[in-house]
Amino acid sequence: MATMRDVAERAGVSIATVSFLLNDTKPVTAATRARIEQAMAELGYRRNVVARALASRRTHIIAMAYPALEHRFGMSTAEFFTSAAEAARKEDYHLVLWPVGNDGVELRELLGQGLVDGVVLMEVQLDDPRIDVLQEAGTPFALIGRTDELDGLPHVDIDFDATVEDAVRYVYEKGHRELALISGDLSDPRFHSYGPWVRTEDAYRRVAAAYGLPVVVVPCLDTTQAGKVAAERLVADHPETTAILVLNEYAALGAVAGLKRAGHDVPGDISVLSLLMVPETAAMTDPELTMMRTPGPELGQLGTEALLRELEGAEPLPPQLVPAKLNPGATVAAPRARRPKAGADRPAARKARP
Amino acid sequence: MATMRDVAERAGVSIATVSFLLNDTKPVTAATRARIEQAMAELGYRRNVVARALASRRTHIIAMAYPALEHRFGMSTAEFFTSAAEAARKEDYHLVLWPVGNDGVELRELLGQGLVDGVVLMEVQLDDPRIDVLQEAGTPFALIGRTDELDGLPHVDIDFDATVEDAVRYVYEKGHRELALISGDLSDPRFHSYGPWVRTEDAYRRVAAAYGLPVVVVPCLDTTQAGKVAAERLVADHPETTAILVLNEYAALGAVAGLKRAGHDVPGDISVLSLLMVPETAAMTDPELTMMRTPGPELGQLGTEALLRELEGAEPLPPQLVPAKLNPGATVAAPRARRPKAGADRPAARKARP
DNA sequence: TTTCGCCGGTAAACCGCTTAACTGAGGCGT
DNA sequence: ACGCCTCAGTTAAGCGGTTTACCGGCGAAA
Repeated sequence: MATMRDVAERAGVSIATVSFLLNDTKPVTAATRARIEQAMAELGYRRNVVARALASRRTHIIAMAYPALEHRFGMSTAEFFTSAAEAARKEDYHLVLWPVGNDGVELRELLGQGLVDGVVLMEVQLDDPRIDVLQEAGTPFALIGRTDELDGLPHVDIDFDATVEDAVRYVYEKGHRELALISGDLSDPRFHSYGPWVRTEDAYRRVAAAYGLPVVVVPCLDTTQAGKVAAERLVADHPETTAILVLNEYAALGAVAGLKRAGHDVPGDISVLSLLMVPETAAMTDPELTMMRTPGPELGQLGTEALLRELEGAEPLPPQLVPAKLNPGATVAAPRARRPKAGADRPAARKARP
Repeated sequence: MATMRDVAERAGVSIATVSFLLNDTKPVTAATRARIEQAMAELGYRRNVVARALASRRTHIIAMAYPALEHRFGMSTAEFFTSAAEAARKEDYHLVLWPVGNDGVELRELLGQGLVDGVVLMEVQLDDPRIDVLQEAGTPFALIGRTDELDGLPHVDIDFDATVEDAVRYVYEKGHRELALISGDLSDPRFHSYGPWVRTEDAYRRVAAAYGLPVVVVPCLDTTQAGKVAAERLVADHPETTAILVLNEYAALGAVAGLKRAGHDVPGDISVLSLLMVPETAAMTDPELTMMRTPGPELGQLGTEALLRELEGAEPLPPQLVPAKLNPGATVAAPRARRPKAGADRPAARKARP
């Protein structure tokens, strides 16, 4: 492979000049520029990114830290990752995936190697130890997600409030008054501080209260199996329910299956709306799931952009909250007209978090 | 961050000695080793991978080239990628994802940068231009997939013959005699040379012939929608069919949905078996799909291993073909006893590729 | 005792590029 | 005509390691 020295010799200039031209860091006359460019073309020169990285202390590589042990790498994650990779490449950066634990120890190890200029943090917890690690190491980073304190950390995230509000309004306007949420399982120690679950549940409680709706929340992990069980339990415990919102992607699929298995027609008997999902997954059920589409492509891109801005010393990207948008399918319909139960305009069933 | 020079000074040795110890490339007495190791511990030293890369001409980074435009990055791909990333990290390598076109031009560009030591190629075509690019660049690589000619290229792949044979035997032994395959759509120019589809279809034709079965093959892209349509068409054209094998993951989901929509009970009227799938996806249908599980984790790991062997100059890993293993679900049952049609012990319907 | 080879260790030349400091040739005001 | 500034280029010192050539000392062989 041709080196910069070769190019410089061939063009009859010093290698510094070549470097200046390549990086556009110092003016070069049209004549020399032409000579250098020709030399590069003739030699098929391509600058060595490793040498560049060493000399400039910028590798132009960023990492996405993904806690693969704690969180499944599913379709949504794939969207985040690929869109981030593309955004990075557009700015002449490489993206590597770091499947590291969310306690930060592996992350610290990797940061020490000096391979990356910055890190995009996925699956952020409300109090995330990885952030301390990054700050200690002095490595720039951006969050896809948010911590507890809305300190000035650069981040982008789903707008859970808007998403939940839109979702509730949608089913409300269809006529539903007996809703329930199949949420994340915050009692699982791995997730008790997992932002999306906490925020969605909080938002739901708020919105439900605002709409004067009962608050029925069933915890559930993000697996099809868990979704089935949760749905079956839900309709058993709260037979008055006419519409279910499901937070998790795979749980939503399971919920539909579970309802059908239990003999309920969807959406005839019960409507289902999935809160965070990608279209490919939604298309998997029959009928196709009505869902709020996870803004994975946007967030992957915005998160990367936020990080790159930092790295380039540009105007920082203000934190952005992107709502999941409604993607109508066929699992939400008007509730079947029911005879109101005598003596109770609102069912007794009502759960509240302690 | 502490550098090697710092460590050497503190330990009272030359930096070369530190390097030798670190790389285990020259013997070091126990005493000096101890001193150096203590110095490293005290300083929290971590060797800079970029400097190392430049000096040693080995970056310890490998890329997975994935034609993201042509192929969707789905659950199976995610499995390949994450298992490859883990295998790489185990050997102290980093894995980057390169979503490049499958024509090789972007790949050439990236290779020129000298960022990676080697490449794992995904979604290999029977005649894949990227291979020429890699060979020209002199970059070591391994294939997950195979080209047409079984030249000595290091590769791992799905054992389509065994997979199809196992699948057919399974439904055959359940009593089915009227099978059909919902295959890939080889008429689509993007896929006419796509290994898995070509090989599966070939294998199916062979196996079906060996079992004396009619050969019914319906082309279909890998989307839920296409799967629905294909299944509906299939049962319309070939009502005698009692069992369907579906090559593609999402198409399989669609097929089940399509059959149900058309009023067929699965598996009561028709059995469905998916040929390449991950369990998460299979759990999404109701009843749960019977499927052959894509050996994604194994292949991702083996492919990476094959590449790393090359890079380390170790005994090359012999090409491996891994079959997808049967993962029983609930969509394959014995065929319902039917009155044989008068005057035809075998239906006329039979398609063959030109 | 001399010599040879081995062994732990050192010095220094890179690896290919970036960048701060410097040079030298105009152009310009006075 | 002189000094001064500007501007395109050059020189050379790193960046933090790897690796080759070399060196002194010591034990074993002669």
